[in-house]
Amino acid sequence: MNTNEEQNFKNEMEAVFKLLSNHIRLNILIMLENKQFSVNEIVEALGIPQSQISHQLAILKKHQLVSSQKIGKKNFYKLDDPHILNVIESTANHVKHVLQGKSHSEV
Amino acid sequence: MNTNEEQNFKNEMEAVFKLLSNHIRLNILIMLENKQFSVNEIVEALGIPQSQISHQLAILKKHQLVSSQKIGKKNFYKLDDPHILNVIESTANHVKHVLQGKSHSEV
DNA sequence: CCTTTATATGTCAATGATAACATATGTTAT
DNA sequence: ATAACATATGTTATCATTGACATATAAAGG
Repeated sequence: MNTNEEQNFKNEMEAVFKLLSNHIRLNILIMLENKQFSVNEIVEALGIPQSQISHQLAILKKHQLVSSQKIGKKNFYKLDDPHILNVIESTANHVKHVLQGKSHSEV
Repeated sequence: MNTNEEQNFKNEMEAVFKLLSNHIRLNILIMLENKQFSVNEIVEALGIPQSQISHQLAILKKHQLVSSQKIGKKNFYKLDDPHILNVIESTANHVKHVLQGKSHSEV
C-alpha cells in the first residue's frame, strides 16, 4: 500500500506549484537562474520591501528551492535544485502556446 | 517596449501555476491524460461533489487547459493542450529529486 | 409537459495567502 | 559598548480561494 507515499508525493507537487504561483517567488527563482544574489540585491532588483523578500525566501528555502550562504553581513541565495528551472521552462512553453493560439476564451 | 507583453506572459505563468496548485484540478488533469471523461465519471473517480468538480472544470476551461464536448446529456472533457503534461511531468521529476535527497529541512 | 438525469451557476461562510508594518537578531566597524 | 548595516521574524489587516449548499439550465424519455 503505497497510497500514503503517493499522497505525500501529490502534496509536494501541489506545494511546489503553489510556490511558483506567486510573482515575487517566481521572479526570485528566475533571477537566481545563473548566479547567486544577496537579499539586498534581490530587493533592489525587484523593488519590493525587504521584509517581504525575506519572507518569500524563507518559504522557498523551507521547500528546498533555494539555499543560502552567509558571507560577512550578507546572505547569498542560490537555487538549491536547478531542476526547478525545467518546470518553469516547460510552463513557459505551454504559456507561449496558449498565448499564441488564443483561439477560444478571448473574451 | 515589450515590458507589457512580458508582464502578460508572467501573469499567465502565475495563473497556470495557480491552477496546478490545487489537488482537485491537478487530479482532473492527470485523469484526462489519455482519455476524455464526462463530468460524472470525474465526480465518481475523485469522490468529490459534482458542483465542485464543475466549478474547477470551468476554471480549467477558462484558462484553456481543458475543452469540452457535449454528447447528448453528457459533457466530455479532455486536455486542450497536452503540453501541460510536460509541466506536470517535470514537476514530478523535481519532486522525486527533493523527496529522495531529503537532506536539509527535515524538521 | 412533467420527470429524470447530467451539468452549470450562484452565494456565502470558513480558511488561507499576501502585503504592510514593526521589531529583533546578527555582523562589522568605530 | 554603540552605531550602522543586512537580514529575519512576528503580527495583523486585507484580500483571494475553497468547500458546502442551494438552485438553475438543458437534454431525453415517458
